[in-house]
Amino acid sequence: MSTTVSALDQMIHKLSGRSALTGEDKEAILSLPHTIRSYHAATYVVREGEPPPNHCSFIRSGFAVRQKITAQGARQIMSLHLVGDFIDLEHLFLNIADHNVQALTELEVVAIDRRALESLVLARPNIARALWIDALVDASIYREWVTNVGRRAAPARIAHVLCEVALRMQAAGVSTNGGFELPLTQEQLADAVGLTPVHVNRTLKALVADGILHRDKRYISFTDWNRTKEVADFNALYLHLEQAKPA
Amino acid sequence: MSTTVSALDQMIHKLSGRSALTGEDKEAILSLPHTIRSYHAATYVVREGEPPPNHCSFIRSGFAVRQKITAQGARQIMSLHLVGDFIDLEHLFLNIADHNVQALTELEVVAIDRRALESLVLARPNIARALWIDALVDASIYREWVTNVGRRAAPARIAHVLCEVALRMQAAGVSTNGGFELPLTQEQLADAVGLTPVHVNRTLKALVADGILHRDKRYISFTDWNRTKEVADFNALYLHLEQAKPA
DNA sequence: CGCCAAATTGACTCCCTTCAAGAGTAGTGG
DNA sequence: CCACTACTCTTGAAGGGAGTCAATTTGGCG
Repeated sequence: MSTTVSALDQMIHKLSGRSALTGEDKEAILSLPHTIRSYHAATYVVREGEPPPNHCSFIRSGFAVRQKITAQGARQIMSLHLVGDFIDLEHLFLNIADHNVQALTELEVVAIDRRALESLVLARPNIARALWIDALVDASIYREWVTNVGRRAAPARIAHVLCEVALRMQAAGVSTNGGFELPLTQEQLADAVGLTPVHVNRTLKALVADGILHRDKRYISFTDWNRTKEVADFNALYLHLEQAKPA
Repeated sequence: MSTTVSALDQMIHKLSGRSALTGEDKEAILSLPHTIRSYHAATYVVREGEPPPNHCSFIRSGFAVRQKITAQGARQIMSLHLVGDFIDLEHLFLNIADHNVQALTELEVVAIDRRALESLVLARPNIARALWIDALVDASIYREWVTNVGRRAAPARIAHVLCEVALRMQAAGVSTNGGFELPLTQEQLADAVGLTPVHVNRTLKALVADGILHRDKRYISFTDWNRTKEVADFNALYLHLEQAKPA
C-alpha cells in the first residue's frame, strides 16, 4: 500500500512540533499503510451523514474546507485547511460524518488506513497526544469562528479570517512574509464569514480604501499588521501556534 | 484528596456510554485523585489567557457555558454544559486557555488531578477513546453553532439552540419529556445565538404566537417536535447521541 | 414592602440583503 | 489567434431584519 517513503515524513514533522516523538514512534508512523489520493477542486472528500471512509487523511498539497448546508440551501464554511492539516481525524472515533469536507483547489492527501492509525494512537502515548492536540486546536478555531460570525461586524469578521489564514499559511511555510494568495473566491469567503458575496465585495473594498490591506486579485497583503489585528479584533492565542512540547 | 466514593461513578457512567471499559479501567478511574468544588452563578471557572489549573473538571450539578468577549465588549457563548459534561478537557494537553468557562447557575464540579488524568489517558486506550470522543462531540457542536449563528435567521437560530438543549437534557436525564427549564436569561440566550436580547424577546414571542413552542417563565415545551425541528432546521446527527460503543 | 434584575414594548435607525445588471478574466475550441 | 463561454468580481438601488435607545412592567427575594 505504501507508495512514497517521504509522504509520512510530513506527518512526523507536523506531530513533532506538538509532542516529542521517539525513534520508535517515528518508525511506527512510517510503517503506516497509506495511499496518496487526488481530488479536483470542488470535490467532496467527506459527506455529511455518511459513514466514515476506512482511512484518515492529511493534506499533502492544496486547500480544503469543512462546511454544512442548511435546509434553505445556505452554505457555512467552518474551517479552512492547508498543507499538513488532518481533515478527518474525527472519523478516527466517530462513526458518522456530521459535516462535509470539500476540496477548495486541486487537492492531494495522504490517506492512512483508519484501523492502523487507531491502533497506533491507542498504543503510542506520544502520538496520541500529538493527534489529540491537533483536534483540540481545531476545536479552538471553531470556538473563535462562532465568536467571529456571531459577534463581529463585517469588516472585523472578514479581516479576522484573513489574519488567521495569513498566520497559518506562514506557520505552514506556504506564504512569503509580504502577503499570501487567498485560496477563496469572494463567494466562498462570504460562506466562511456568514455574509453575502455582495457585502463581502463591498467590505473588502472598504478595507482597502481604509488602508487596512492591499489586494491584487486574490493576493492579499497587510500594510500594518498591528492595525489590521486591531480592526480584526485578532488575538492569535486561539491558534495555539506556540504550543510547547511537553516535558 | 478523595472525598466521595460515588463522585467518579458519574464519570464511569458517562464514559461507558462511549467506550467499553474493563474492570481495571473502572478501578483506575475510581482511584483518581479528585475534589469537589462549588461555584456560584456567574463565577469564572476558567479564564482566557491563563495557564490551565492543575485539574480537569466535569459537572456534578448545575450549568456552565463557554464564552469569549470581543474587544468591543460583546459576549459570545459557544457552548452550554450540563451534568456529566467535562468542562476543561482541552487543558489536558493545551497549556493556555483560549476561552472562558463560566458558571451559569450554582455549579458543582468534580475536579480531577490533571497529571493523574493525563497519565491515565495515555496508559489506558479505552479511557483515551472515551474522552477523545467526548472532545470530538464538543467540536461537532461548535461546528453546528458556527452554522447556526452564521447562516440561520433569528427564529431558526433560537429554536435550534432550544432543540439542542431539550435533547441534551433529556439524554442526561435532567428533563421530563414534556419540556425543560431553560437555564438561561434571554440576554444569555442572545449571547448564545449572536443576537440582541431585545430581538430574542420578540422572536421568542413570535415562536409562541406561531404555536411552535410554549413558555412559562423559563420553562419551555414544544407542541409538535417535528414542526419545531423543521423551523429550527434541526438534525440531531451532530450531537452523536447514538455513538455506538466500538466492537 | 421595596429593591433590582429580567422581561417586555415602542419607535427609529442602519447594516446587510436582495435583486439586477455590467465588467473583468480565464479557459476552450474552432 | 481570437471568439465564445462561464465564472468571478463589481456596482447601483431599494427593502428588510435586526440593532439601538429608552421606558415600562414583571417577578424574585430579603
